[in-house]
Amino acid sequence: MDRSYSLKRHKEFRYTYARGRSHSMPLFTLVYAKSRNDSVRIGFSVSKRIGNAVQRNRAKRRMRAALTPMVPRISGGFNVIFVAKPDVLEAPFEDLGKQMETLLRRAGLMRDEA
RNA sequence: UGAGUAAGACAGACGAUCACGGCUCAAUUUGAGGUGAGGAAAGUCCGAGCACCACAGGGCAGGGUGCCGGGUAACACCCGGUGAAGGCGACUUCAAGGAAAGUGCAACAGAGAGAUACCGCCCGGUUUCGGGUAAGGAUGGAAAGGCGAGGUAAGAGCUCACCAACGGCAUGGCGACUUGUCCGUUCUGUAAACCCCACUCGGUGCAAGAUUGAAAUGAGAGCAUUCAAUAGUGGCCCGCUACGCUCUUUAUAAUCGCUUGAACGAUCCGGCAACGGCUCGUCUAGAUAGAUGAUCGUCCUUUGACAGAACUCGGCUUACGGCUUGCUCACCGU
RNA sequence: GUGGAUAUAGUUCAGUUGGCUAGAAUGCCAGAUUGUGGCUCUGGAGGUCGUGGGUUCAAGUCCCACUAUCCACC
Repeated sequence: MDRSYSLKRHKEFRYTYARGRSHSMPLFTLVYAKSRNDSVRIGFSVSKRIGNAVQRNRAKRRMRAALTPMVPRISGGFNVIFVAKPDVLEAPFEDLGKQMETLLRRAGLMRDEA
């Protein structure tokens, strides 16, 4: 996943949470808001409730790996945050990808191929 | 065989495909090569390096350490001893200086908590009392060193034997201390109560700090052209330094610092050991929302414990998986 | 990264310089009052003083280590 897509600054996270809308599934909550750029910018939020540093890092890695194949199909002009819930560590890897896709479709951020 | 005790090393291994952070080379957005977490990276409890502020200065206040000798850059750490405590033992643990420098405290109980006489005992007197005494009783965590004999009106280290503690002297040891002498003395506990003594500690932390930029030549406030005020500067005072400076608010990017180091490995030498020395060899993460995942195959013993570097080292503490070896005790067999 | 605070009854808090049986309010339970409920009155129960060690005759209090929660600064 290219680094330029990632959402970094604390200000950007704050803006997205304040102005954005959200959808949720058992593994994640999706928060998204319109941005000034044309490209899509994605952040991952893993709170201390998930576990210690090892488990938080692992959660971020799994989420990043699951999302990478579908990045080109996400429509631009949005900031997107995935908030992890505790089950992310135990769930099978395919479920992560499936739930991400349904969340993005529900938010209307997926471009149809064809 | 079981229980215990001390020490040590390890932290799943190998391979395939697609991904991730540095680095090198090609090349110009891709490819190739090689590399990439720990014994605790953790807690942040100590000690240092490094950077800035005086070259880190003086005094008061405050903190830390506290048997002895050694190791170390330094330490509250480590090693070897001494003493005390625990354990049948191997062995382990100890904030282990000073209570005859001073002050405070010792609830309740008890007559009395470094000061006494309630019940007693003895002598005189004979309702009441005066004097002597501390053996016995009772209280308490602790009651004028313990126990026996002599002694006495009754008693008492008043005297003596044995023991204990403290001081002196001698002996061995660098020293803590040990052993002896019987010369002198009989002084409660508490210093993780204040305190005294010895040694020691300046402050802030890599968001330190340095360099190059950008942006308003922004806004508000303070002091003032000199003794000063303000800032560096931290709990206070002194001293030193700077001078159109300081504070608040708004806005704020990149590079360096950033990994070769009190480093690691091996032979030999010195030392009981911690550790030190000579020579040779090795290069071993450096990110900046922050790098190890997914899908399999084979093997051991299952889904493989605890857990992820953020300037760097030395310790301590806490979390945790199985394994090996020495030693001790108990039981059984020969 | 650095510094600080708190933990006591179900809940919110006291507990002074170590000392007698750890208190208060509220909530809970029982009884009285009422035709019934509330209010009110009376009585009662309820505590591993965050955890583990140590000092002391004696620890909620003093010391050390750990755990959890919260706050501040850059």
